[in-house]
Amino acid sequence: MGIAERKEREREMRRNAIVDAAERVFFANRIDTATMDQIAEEAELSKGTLYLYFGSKTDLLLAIQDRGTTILAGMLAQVFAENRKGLELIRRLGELYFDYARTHPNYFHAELYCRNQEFMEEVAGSEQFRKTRDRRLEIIRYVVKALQIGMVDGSIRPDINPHQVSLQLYAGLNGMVQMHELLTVDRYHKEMAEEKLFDLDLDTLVPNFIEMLLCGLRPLEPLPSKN
Amino acid sequence: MGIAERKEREREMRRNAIVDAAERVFFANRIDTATMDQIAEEAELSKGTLYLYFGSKTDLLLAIQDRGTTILAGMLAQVFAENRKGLELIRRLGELYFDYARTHPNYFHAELYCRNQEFMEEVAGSEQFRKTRDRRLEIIRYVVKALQIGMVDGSIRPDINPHQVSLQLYAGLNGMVQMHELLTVDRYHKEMAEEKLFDLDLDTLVPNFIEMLLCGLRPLEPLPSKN
DNA sequence: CGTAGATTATGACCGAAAGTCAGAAACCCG
DNA sequence: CGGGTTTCTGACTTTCGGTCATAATCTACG
Repeated sequence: MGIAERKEREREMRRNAIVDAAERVFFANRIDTATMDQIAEEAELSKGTLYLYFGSKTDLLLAIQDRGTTILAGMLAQVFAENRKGLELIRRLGELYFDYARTHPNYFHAELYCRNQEFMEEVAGSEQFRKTRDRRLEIIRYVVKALQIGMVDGSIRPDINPHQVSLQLYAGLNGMVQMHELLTVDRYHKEMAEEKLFDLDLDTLVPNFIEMLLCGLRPLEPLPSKN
Repeated sequence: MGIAERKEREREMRRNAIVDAAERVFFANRIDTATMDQIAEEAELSKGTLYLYFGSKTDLLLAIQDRGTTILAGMLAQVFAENRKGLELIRRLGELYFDYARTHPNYFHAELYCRNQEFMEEVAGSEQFRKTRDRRLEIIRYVVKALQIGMVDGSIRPDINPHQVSLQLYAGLNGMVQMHELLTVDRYHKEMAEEKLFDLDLDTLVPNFIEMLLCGLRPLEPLPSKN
């Protein structure tokens, strides 16, 4: 009875092809100006068919976001293979997040686009939402894990609450990378840079920020290894 | 020739009344589901008239955001009246931002809603955009000023670049407060809290984050005043 | 094979909402 | 008062997300 399996496979492929087409359309111009008709044409399907595979335009965007988050989660997972101290792990996680934002700007941008309350409210019920949220949690879980490692090996002060600090690191870095995108991509930047408010170097902005965050994690007494 | 003045005044008042009505509508439900027809009815004007005063729905939202940013800027300005060390000023600025988010959740929410690239791109040309952006810059300018004060009075390490660090603090805190909103307001929170990922106390999340950021600003040697 | 029944695809259609504009109303001034 | 200017109106246009009756395609079974 291989027919059911083949059909299932075909359905999955079509679904993927639709997401591919959607990516092309969403990423070609501004996300918010893309239309379902464009995506249908790009996918060489009728609009109605799109709705057989995805409940709404937002669902489709969520599927794209999910691809991105999966990539990121994969990148972060590798860090733990290396044998490092906890604080070092945290630094690497931060750097990788930044790397991800730079090497997959489209996915990253899609994530930022989805990250607002109105949007979440809209999709809150859907299956896609659940999937994507779980993957997001997975990322925070990596941070918790790295913190706990550091608290044991002494590279991170033991009096922190990793379940709180993980969120703080995640949120703080998010804000920074989001700002980085804003400064990098659009005309907002140019106008701000004209003023002398900041003569900043975009390449050091995020790395330096990570170092700043790490300061708060170091044990109060200097480590035996250092100094 | 007081007629021109009176007309000007009347125009300004009508403009304000429209923003008032828009606030009521935008804040009553989700921002993105509000319609211009609703706002017109709330303002007791025809839709066409709205467009005599504001170029688009987004322009209207920008005007609301501007009110919020003005309030925030006012709050921050007061801090400098108090006579404090630079590091202390920075802490106060951070706390006030958080206070603002809590005491004016609607304005704050509107700001978050606008803070994405697509949105900015859409309104980039308008007069409102320029106004709002300038007020936003004003806020960063306060942070720069506080940092410079601290670098002089010795409460902040002298080897930082205030034009970079100001942006980092602003961006980082932004991310944190944004996350705070997400966790506070909607169902996203409940589901995340069910998992044991974080047993966090929302009231300490942001304050503790501020302390964490401050760690990176302190001079490496302990201050004479402390210790 | 052939055909009934299920599955999948289509695109004309619908409703909602942003934005427009020709004409009406209100107002100003000589 | 009457002509001109400013302000306002709401019906209309357009665009787009989403629907659904119908068509095309495929599967299973006699």
